[in-house]
Amino acid sequence: MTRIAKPLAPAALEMVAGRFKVLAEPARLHLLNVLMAGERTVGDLVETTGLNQANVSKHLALLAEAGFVSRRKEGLHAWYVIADSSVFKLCDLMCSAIARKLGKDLQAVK
Amino acid sequence: MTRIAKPLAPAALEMVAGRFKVLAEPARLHLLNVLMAGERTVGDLVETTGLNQANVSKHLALLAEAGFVSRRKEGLHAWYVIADSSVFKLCDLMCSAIARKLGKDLQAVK
DNA sequence: TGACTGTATAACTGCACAGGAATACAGTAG
DNA sequence: CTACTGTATTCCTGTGCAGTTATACAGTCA
Repeated sequence: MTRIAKPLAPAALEMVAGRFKVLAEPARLHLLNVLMAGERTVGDLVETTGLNQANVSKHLALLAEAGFVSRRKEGLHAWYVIADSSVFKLCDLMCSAIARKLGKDLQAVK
Repeated sequence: MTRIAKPLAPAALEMVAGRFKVLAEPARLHLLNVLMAGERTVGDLVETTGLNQANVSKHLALLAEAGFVSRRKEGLHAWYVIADSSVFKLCDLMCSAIARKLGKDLQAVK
């Protein structure tokens, strides 16, 4: 369980925390989850997620700023697509961690 | 970039988001970073991080509730230790993602 | 040109939460 | 018992941000 400690500078901690924060919203995870199937327009995402248009735009802006998705304009439409596949691994890891945690909690109860 | 879409239930999204949120604070990442070197008492962590005692206790409580660390009481002292090594992978992944992002931003500027 | 569609951007409100101060609690020592 | 130490918890305050509404902007079509 012990690792070589590589102390991180405050600025680095802020950066990492900031990016985790982008993933720390159900709405944004929902958008990413839909985008995992491929490129979508804002309108598609509004319809699929049930979120209103302004909200979707803002969430996508945050995801894009963090580099998780990228934007492509085509006429009136804006197409968004996953730009960093590490989000898949991040979410998978987190889901596995949750499964382990729930398993422990279950053992503690029964 | 396209994957098989496995739609997640709202409750699942909340869970995943909630755990990302625990990692979305510089102070907690700092604590985890120190704990990567091994088990520490609250006092150790207060001294190492410069955070005040109440803050450290509260952050550790959140980390423990999420299952990232676990607590062991010994006399007056409370020893905390990393309980889920996936935090290492999560942070490594995030750091790599940041490096890629910064590399892209750099290319876009120069 | 003007009307319309898709998207982005204010401006506002409410809430969750980090940080700090004070206090409560548990364990030890005398 | 009392005094003290290490840790947890409560209360308070300020701030960041999600959600909503309204509006602005950009591109298309007549």
